[in-house]
Amino acid sequence: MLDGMPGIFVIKIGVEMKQLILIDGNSLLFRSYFAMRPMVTSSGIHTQGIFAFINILNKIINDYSPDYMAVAFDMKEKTFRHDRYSEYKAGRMATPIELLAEIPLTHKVLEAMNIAVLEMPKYEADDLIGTAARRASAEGIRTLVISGDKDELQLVDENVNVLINKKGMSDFDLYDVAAMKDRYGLTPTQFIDLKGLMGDKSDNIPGIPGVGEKKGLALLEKYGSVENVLAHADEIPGKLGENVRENIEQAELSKWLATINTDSPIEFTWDELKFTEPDYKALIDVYTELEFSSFIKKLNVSADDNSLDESMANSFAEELKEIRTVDFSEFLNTVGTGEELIISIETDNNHLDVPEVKEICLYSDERKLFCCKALTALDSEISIKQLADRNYRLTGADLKPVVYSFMSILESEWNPAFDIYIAEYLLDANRNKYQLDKMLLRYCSVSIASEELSKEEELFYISEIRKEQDKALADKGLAELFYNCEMPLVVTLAAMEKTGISLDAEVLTSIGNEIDGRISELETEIYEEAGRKFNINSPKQLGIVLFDELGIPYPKAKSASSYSTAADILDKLKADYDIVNKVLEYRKCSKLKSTYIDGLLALNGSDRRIRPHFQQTVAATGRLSCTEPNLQNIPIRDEYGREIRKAFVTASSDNVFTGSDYSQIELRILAALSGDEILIDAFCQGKDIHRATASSVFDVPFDQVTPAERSKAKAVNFGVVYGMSGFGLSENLSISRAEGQKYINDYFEKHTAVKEYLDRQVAEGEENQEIRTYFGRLRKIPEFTSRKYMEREAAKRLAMNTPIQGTAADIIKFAMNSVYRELKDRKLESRLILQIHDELIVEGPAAEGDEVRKILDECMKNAAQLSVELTCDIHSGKTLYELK
DNA sequence: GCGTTCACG
DNA sequence: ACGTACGTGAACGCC
Repeated sequence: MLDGMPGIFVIKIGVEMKQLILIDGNSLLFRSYFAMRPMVTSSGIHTQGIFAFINILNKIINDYSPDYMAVAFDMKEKTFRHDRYSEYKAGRMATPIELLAEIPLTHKVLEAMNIAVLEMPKYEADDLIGTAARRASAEGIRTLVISGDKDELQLVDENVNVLINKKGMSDFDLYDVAAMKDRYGLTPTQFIDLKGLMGDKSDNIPGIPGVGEKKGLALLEKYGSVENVLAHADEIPGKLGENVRENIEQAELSKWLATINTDSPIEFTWDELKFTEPDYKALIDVYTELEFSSFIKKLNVSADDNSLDESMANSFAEELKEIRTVDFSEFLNTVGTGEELIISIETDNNHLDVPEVKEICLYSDERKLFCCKALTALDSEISIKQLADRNYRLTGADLKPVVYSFMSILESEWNPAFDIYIAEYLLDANRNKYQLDKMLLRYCSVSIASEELSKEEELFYISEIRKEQDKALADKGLAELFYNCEMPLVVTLAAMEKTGISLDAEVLTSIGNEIDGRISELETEIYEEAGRKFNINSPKQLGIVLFDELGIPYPKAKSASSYSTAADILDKLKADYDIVNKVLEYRKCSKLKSTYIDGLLALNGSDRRIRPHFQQTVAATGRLSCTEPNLQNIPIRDEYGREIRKAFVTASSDNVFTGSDYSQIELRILAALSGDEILIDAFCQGKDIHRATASSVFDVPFDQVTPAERSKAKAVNFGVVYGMSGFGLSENLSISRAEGQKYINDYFEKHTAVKEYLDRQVAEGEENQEIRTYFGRLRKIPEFTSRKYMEREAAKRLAMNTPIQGTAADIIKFAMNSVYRELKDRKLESRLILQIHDELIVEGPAAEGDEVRKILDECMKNAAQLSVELTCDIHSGKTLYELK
């Protein structure tokens, strides 16, 4: 490397002194922290201290370009000062947990910056700085000490200056010998004497009672040092003299405590302290973790003047140069059947009609080949057929639309091998938006906006990201779930979306008209009772009308300034106030009209079918979600709303829907994972689980459980799965808090295995800040380290709920894949169309009905082998309404 | 763009 | 002393 470099001659003029910068890490970080507004990353890490700290560090480096640099930290242990005076620094306010958590992160940043850290048990940062400064001074190195408080001023000499940071911002006061004389009239060492006399509240150094800054300075002006003050104690008149004479030892101790040890046994070499280039890759990693994109950008600005990790950038540049761009047919001729390739397409994937694929870009990493082909309506099918014939293994960023488009144009096997967004979702399910540029940073240390990438670069980087994720998935034990569940599911979901479901617009319209009529009736009546017109849909206006104008007593303690008009509040009032009842009905009606009638009609396709989008990377527990429209929340609980389901019809009169839902899957999972004998027994005997719970919790014989007891037990069962509190249960059941708590206590007394299981989940969550489902799906729970009680409690509930909800999600995903395969292998016309968390719906010819029922039942039951059997309830019908 | 409300599991 | 049950998406009002 050196050999090839052009000769650079540095001409030194005169005697150039090297410069060392020593930073008091604790003091600067603390200042930074309290100077900033709170900053939290999306994963819950508090970063305001470290953010300001880095800002200051960058400014210092810019301003001084030091030759050597080190940051000193205090350690947690007691110091040698405590050995002599145990009260040292006693009574200090506890450091916020968020700030403490920033210290290791600061170390991480410093390590990435290649800046030395000085730390030593029993010694404070001050001592290490003092020692290093003296050593530097002796060897002719100039030192600049940077701190947030003035204790270090005593170190100032002709070779040592001190910068005192003001308020955590990039604003400093520089102290040299002259400046000290100017401002305080003291020599640096006299600063120690001053502290010896007046003490220091924040360090709990006693000093001499009655001596503050004023009297201390006066004494020093006259006598020069603590020792001399004490020697002349007899001369000092009045109360002051008395205090001095009575506190001689304390004054000596105070001075000793205030004296920075400049001879601590810390070991370092100047070589170790040499200020060099950062480790850019590591630094970008930490910055990415901390979501400091502005700092990453700044690193890139300096890339122009040659300081970015060149080897990284160069190796990508080299690889990119190797790639040959060829035309589509040459690509297909060169890349053989079944090979891996990266794919990206451009399409109008709106699900309303057959999508149009406008462009296909392909990249083979193995062969370093790239091609991009614009498609016309005429040749798209031919091109897609050519692709299908070669059965390539596809990698991409969001492959479902690719599979969807290709399937819609050409029925064929498609083979999505690796979707980098889904991989990222498994690695961290908490983000619900995955962006290429973020991942580029994380995995490749490349900071480019994705719009600025050429297609060729985009596909190349997808390939690079994939390689890294592949390792990460294996590392975290997520590979199995990824390759055997999530990737096959891409095809299953694409096929479901492609099939869609028929909507009878006439049925919807006529229900809509009926609702409209009811809405205007209610409107008139509500305005009449209110005495005026207002917007019933505005919670704010409604609150004023009900609770201010009509004077209805607000049934809840007023916490915020505005009233809540949520259904659970209004429910308590509906018996006494007719208008409240009408408002509730109005709400129901307008919800149905706007969301389900108008909303669904707007999305009806040209073939009268609706095609939802199943989202595979959104729900943190591993569930799917469904959008445009959300077909997972079509009304069913209310008889009135349920009518909407009559509009979801089979495509022809020959077809039927077959729906199969898991019976109590979450409670079965709880039983299996906890090993609770009572629960397991109940399920083995096919008992009604809520009745069984009522029987054990309320201690009544199984067949004497009243409906009221059963419904309470049902709420308790839900509560257990959610990680309930006494309060939550009592709210839900409208009972007293004590009673709610009693139910919980009784439940756990009878179901100790459940209690122990839930405790284990919480303990595991607390230990790792993450939790897994039975099949290994991971959910990070950073809230465990929050300083807020409420957030830590919420974290516990996630640790209890996620393994249950998530395991159920895993299981039904397995089931979906096998249902899909089974229908396909048996060459049936029936198609999976919907998943509603614990339920699968298939549509197909009535003649296939029996076989489909069997397939659903088998695939769902056998999706997982737990110690508790899984069972399903199956229904058929011509509309979703009949599926009950 | 955010909070509220309500539809589902 | 505090605030409290898990996971979603859509529509609406309000700023």
